[in-house]
Amino acid sequence: MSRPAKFDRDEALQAAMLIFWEKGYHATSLKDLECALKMKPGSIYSAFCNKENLYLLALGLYVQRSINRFRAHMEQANSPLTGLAEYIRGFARLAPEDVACQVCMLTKTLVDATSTEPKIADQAKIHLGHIRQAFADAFERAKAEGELPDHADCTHLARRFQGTIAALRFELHLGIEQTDIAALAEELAGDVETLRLNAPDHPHLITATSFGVTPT
Amino acid sequence: MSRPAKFDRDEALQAAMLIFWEKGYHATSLKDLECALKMKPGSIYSAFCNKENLYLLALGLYVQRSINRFRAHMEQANSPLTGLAEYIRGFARLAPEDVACQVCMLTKTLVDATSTEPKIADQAKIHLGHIRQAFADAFERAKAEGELPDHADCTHLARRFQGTIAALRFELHLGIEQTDIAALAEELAGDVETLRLNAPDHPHLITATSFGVTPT
DNA sequence: TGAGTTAATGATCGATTACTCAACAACTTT
DNA sequence: AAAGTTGTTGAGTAATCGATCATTAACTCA
Repeated sequence: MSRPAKFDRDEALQAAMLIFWEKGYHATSLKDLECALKMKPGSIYSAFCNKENLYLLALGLYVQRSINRFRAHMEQANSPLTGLAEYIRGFARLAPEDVACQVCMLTKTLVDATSTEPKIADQAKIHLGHIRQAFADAFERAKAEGELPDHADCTHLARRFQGTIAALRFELHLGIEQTDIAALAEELAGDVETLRLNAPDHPHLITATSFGVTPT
Repeated sequence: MSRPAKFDRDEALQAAMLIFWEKGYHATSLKDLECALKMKPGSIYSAFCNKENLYLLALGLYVQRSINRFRAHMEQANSPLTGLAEYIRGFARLAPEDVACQVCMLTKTLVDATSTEPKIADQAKIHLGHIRQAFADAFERAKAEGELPDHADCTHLARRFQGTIAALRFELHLGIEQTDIAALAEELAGDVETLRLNAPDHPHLITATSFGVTPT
């Protein structure tokens, strides 16, 4: 029975995600979406209800992919703490592809939508909490493997980790030199690895020469 | 000769700054501006040319005030490094007034305007550079007063300082608990003070228990 | 093949957008 | 008080906004 849909829903959602990510909610018009999704207005509305709902779906896709990518990255890491540090370094490598996709879409959403689209902002906050939880889980695994002291506050570490990444991505967005970005990422990643207990080459004796800590 | 203007230009610019800061460039309509400035469209256009120009002027006012406030704060500080640390703590205190004004307007501008309003984005980048320079100057003073080692990279420290503040303000924006914000701000401020050389109660021997460094 | 079902279309909707301008008002100067 | 100059006004511009829907096209099943 009936006629099957011609368009690929996942493909369309991905296209929506990319254009929303690039331009933001308010600056993305239906015309933009028509071009990006290669669908006429009627089809968009029958498939996704309205612009707000489409944005929420696109944001969900973004979060799902982000968490999947993080988990996949952590699985192939030598240790949880190494994986977390390496995750930071990764941002310096993906640098110059799309100017607008360097800022986290959730950050952008919150900044863009808080005062005008509370529904979207609330959802973004929930998503950010989930990502933070994925980070916290990784720190918990680090603790379980003896990389962190028992009294370490993993939720707090996750918050700091998330803030660190946001700051790094914002520098990316600002467009500073590739070498500076790499150095900054290296420094931030080093801060994470400095948390490690009993590291043979990273004793607890450290001196602060920059913002974070640099082992001597 | 001629009729004098009825409206107060500074007052109008301040009102524009506040509403732009709250809603962002795209989500602020001329209707919003008419209400906020208490001016009719014709008057707005005769006084400020167009929406983009009004935004640029409002952003300029924001930056001027930000830098003035920072300089004033630093002048009444016991030392440059203490002033910088205290500046961070200050963000935790101003917490819950306006939900939308917790994020730096320049950050918001860059996120909001990069892909659609290059002129505004470029100006925001320039402004951010000026603020960073004000931070760097403060670090230089700290170095001159012997609070930092001679080899300290003040530009780099300023960048980290700016990123730290952005991350803290983003947490404010997320609406975490007042006590958590205070603790986070205290920790971040502590990281700054840990840079101090020859502090009698902060020897160089420190252990990393959180992200930054905590003196033992 | 024809009946039934649903996807796709795009002209069109009213509302809103940034913006303009001719008419008017208010002030200064002569 | 008259002339001259400039600020203020708000109805109105064309364009675009998000969203709709009658119509048509494309498929499945009997």
